Amino acid sequence: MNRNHHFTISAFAEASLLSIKALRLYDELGILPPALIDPDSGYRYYHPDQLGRARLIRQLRQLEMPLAIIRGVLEGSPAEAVAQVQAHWASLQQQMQVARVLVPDVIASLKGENPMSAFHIEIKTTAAQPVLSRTKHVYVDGLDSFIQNSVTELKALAVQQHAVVSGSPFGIFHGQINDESNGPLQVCLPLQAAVPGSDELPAGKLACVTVKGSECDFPNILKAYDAVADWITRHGYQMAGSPREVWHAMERGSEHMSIEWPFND
Amino acid sequence: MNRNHHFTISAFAEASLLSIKALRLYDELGILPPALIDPDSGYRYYHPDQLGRARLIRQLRQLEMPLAIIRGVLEGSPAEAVAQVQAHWASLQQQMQVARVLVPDVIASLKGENPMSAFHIEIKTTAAQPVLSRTKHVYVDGLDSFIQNSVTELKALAVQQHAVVSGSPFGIFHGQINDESNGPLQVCLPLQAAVPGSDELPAGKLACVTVKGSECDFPNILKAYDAVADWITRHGYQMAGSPREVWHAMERGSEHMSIEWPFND
DNA sequence: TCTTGACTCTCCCCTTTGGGCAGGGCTTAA
DNA sequence: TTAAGCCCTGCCCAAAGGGGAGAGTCAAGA
Repeated sequence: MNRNHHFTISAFAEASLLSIKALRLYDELGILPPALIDPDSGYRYYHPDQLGRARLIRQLRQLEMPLAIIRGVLEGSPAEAVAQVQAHWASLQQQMQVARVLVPDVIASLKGENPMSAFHIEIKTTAAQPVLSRTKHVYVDGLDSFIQNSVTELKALAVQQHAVVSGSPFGIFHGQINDESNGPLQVCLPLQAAVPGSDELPAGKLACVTVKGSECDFPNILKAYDAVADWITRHGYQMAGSPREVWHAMERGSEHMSIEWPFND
Repeated sequence: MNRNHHFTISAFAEASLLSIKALRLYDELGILPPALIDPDSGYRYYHPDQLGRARLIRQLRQLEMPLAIIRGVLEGSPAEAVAQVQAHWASLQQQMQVARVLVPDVIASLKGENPMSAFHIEIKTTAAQPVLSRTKHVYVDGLDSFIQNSVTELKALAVQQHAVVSGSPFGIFHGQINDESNGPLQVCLPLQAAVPGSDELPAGKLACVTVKGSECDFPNILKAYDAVADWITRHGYQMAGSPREVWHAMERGSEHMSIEWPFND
């Protein structure tokens, strides 16, 4: 068991409450290399001082922190490490918040209740709409800043082109945007008349729902999308394009948006 | 876009907020097969009525429910489905409870504080100990019942063999026990003298810590293991075998156990 | 009717965190 | 010396898709 007071891999596994497989992996990834490797046999020998690091890794894994981030925690200063753990903890809590909202909905819909009916759907028939727009692939983390920047930029462009803005800015979600999927998102500013460089959205019908306050936050907002999609299909129509999110007001505490989805008969 | 009012895969992806890749996977797994597959081209066409199921799958995936369990939710009765969602929600909450306990510890130890010192370590020197025992590979879910049954069985065996029980029952964790790892666990009943069928644990020194109440619950109990392992190595000793958990009292509200770890110089 | 561009298909490889096993070497105690 | 127990590397596997190649399909404009 002892080779100059070193642990064999199985003894170290037992002491650290990690598995042998995990230890070999952490060696390979360089986040917990053994203190000593016999060059002849390739046997791994661990020093008792490595138990603290092993224990930390075990605890972070128990928090489902990815090894890539654990590496950062181990390499950074204590202050950075604490910050990363806290950031991870915050994301766990946020995921939990999502679940807290979602679970009652799922259970209600499994029971046959219909939470969609809580939303009031309106129909709008629109003429062709000239818009200035910016389109980009973006993940959730870059979403807010892309929207802010684009709206600011488009408003400036409208002024420069002497174009008259005819409504609230909105975004067309051509693909989902989340941690893994990145749109694209087309941020639009509606105009009274076309100008050079403007696009034109086709005329058509929109199914709309308006939400305010906390209903605008993720993941609650998905309920509004579902309600609109549900309404369209339940009335025998078909979706005809990507859904839009109209930003009437986005100040903290008084958010006000609409979800609008094109459809046809 | 419409082939007898069916969605193409990309239209359905957009309406359901799922990705095309996911839809193809759900088809392959049989949990969301398209309403129609063109036998010539292999193209998938979805019916609007399938949106509800798609939405449900999306929501359950957002709760990180595995597809295998989602299949069960979809196939079972509404009551069963609700029960499975609630069970999943309970496990999410439990995982969160683990994190709530672990995070402050991790942060404290990153800051260089030492929560181990909160435990009082005692040293015991034991003679060879005859025991009746039962050893088994078992996962967490079977843990409690295996312990209960084994202790009951061993006590009956002791009576039958006219052996005198000399202490509280305990378990030797030869390997970790959790969702993926299954021990083995050796449940032991200490005897005053050997009888036929009894084993003998070797004499030696034990580092011990006693915990009560909520400190006995997972994951808090891991802190006690860490504290003992830490004490042993910090004092220049080595662990000599697997840790033991002595069950002095296990009634709800008045749990009382010791963690004992053999070591040598 | 043909072409072109967008859409879709299948097939294969990649990710992450290990678990499980095979074949072979190492160590140690009897 | 031999057998048992450890340990090594290397390979395949899981879940839930993402990414891309190469080939076939669809629909709209010329």
